[in-house]
Amino acid sequence: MHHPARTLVNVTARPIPEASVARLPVYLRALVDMAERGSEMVSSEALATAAGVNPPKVRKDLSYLGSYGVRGVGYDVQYLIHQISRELGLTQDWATCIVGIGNLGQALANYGGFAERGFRIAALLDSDDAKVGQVIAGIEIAAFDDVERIVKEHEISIAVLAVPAAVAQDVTDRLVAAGITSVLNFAPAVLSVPDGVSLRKVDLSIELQILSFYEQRKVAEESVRRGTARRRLESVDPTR
Amino acid sequence: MHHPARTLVNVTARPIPEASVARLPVYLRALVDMAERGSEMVSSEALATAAGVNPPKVRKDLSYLGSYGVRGVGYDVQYLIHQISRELGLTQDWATCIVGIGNLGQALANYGGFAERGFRIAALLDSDDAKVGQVIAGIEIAAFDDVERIVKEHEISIAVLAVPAAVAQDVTDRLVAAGITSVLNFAPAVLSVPDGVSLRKVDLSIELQILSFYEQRKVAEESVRRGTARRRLESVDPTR
DNA sequence: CCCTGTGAAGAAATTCACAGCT
DNA sequence: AGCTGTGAATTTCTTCACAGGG
Repeated sequence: MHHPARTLVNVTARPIPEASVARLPVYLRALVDMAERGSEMVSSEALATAAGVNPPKVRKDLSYLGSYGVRGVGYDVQYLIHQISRELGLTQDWATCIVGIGNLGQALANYGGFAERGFRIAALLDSDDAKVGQVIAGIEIAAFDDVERIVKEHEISIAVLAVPAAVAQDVTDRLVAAGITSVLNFAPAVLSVPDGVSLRKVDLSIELQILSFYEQRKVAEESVRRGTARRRLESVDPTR
Repeated sequence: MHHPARTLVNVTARPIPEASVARLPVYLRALVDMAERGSEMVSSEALATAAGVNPPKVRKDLSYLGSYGVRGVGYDVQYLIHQISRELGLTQDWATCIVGIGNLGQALANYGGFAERGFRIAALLDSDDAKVGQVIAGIEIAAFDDVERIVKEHEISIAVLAVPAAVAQDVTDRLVAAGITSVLNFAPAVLSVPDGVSLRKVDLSIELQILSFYEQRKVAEESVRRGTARRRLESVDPTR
């Protein structure tokens, strides 16, 4: 197995499609599980099953990273873990801060998911004086007013936003001004950030509403099936 | 303004693309904000700005629901709110349960986002006897073992999963067996559900890893710009 | 013979550009 | 004149199918 020498990060190469990037963490988690269970090699089929996708998609996605598999054999689990981690930038650790230490902010601070892969919570920020000084998950809450100093001091690049929707944009503007370049937004608000700043959102109520849409369809289809409309010939799926 | 009479839900009509469905809640939130501020009409451009997308996308998405706008004028805010709500199934209320009342489960229970649009928390479930009986957000935690009875009694169709990854699949299987038809998964695990059951996931650590990917690209591009890049040919070590 | 890697085909989503109605 | 609604063009994503190397 010999692989071409590659630079640290292939910035110049053909970019990895966004949809593929979003699946890499899923593969990574599956691979880590497999490694823990002692697997040394894995096929695209096995990885696909573990990741909830289909084999061609796994192969295509992995092919964007390079030719890391062995034809006729599969992928080396450890080696793939290493390559995906590197591509995702997980070989370094990232300093993050959580902004807004209410219910959700506290739950996030206590959540183990951060440390899991090199995301260090360097600061908790809140603008409520009553909260400043309290210690959550071993970290003292700092005043949001000190954001510029704190971001610089800890070289924080990623902020997790758990503030009320009404102030989310203002807080974001201030974070960006302080040097934050990635924002993960939990507030139910549409944010705008300048070019060069990454933004992703997690929105409980949107997810519920999407589920509601399909839930309603099921109910409607059910009543159709029960008589209002013509019969629908359902082909039997032998795999179920 | 007259609109064609339509059936309750257009199950038979051309289906709305998934990507469009996922944006409807965003439009809805923006429209509700506008209504609160007293707007009566809105153009696709204004709605696009508020929703963080572009005008043609708004028009295309809304066109799947019907011809609810007025050429040369725009869309009636209240009327659009009504139509989108109906299409999303938000005119009825949905009974939900939260499963796993740890840090995150508690935060979700206390979060206002549920009631916001007709998602009633009908039950909190946990398998830890020490938690059963405790009251969170005015709701008594019930034993997960009673899930079948509780789901039936409250006609719960949507479950929010906040259990440890290790048990997520087993818990899901049991929920589905109890009659749950939609699952919103917060556990960092790939779940599989039978056809006819909807599944969406919210995964903090995946989102952070995606941000990390783009963050790393920025750093790399920065160093390319400064001329420091293209060094370090990594000798590849399969065993790390 | 097995499983990866990948061009090519196909499907889905987005954007364009303009006809059509008010 | 202004803004929607939508076919057509374009881009992005997925799947296919098979060549290619172990």
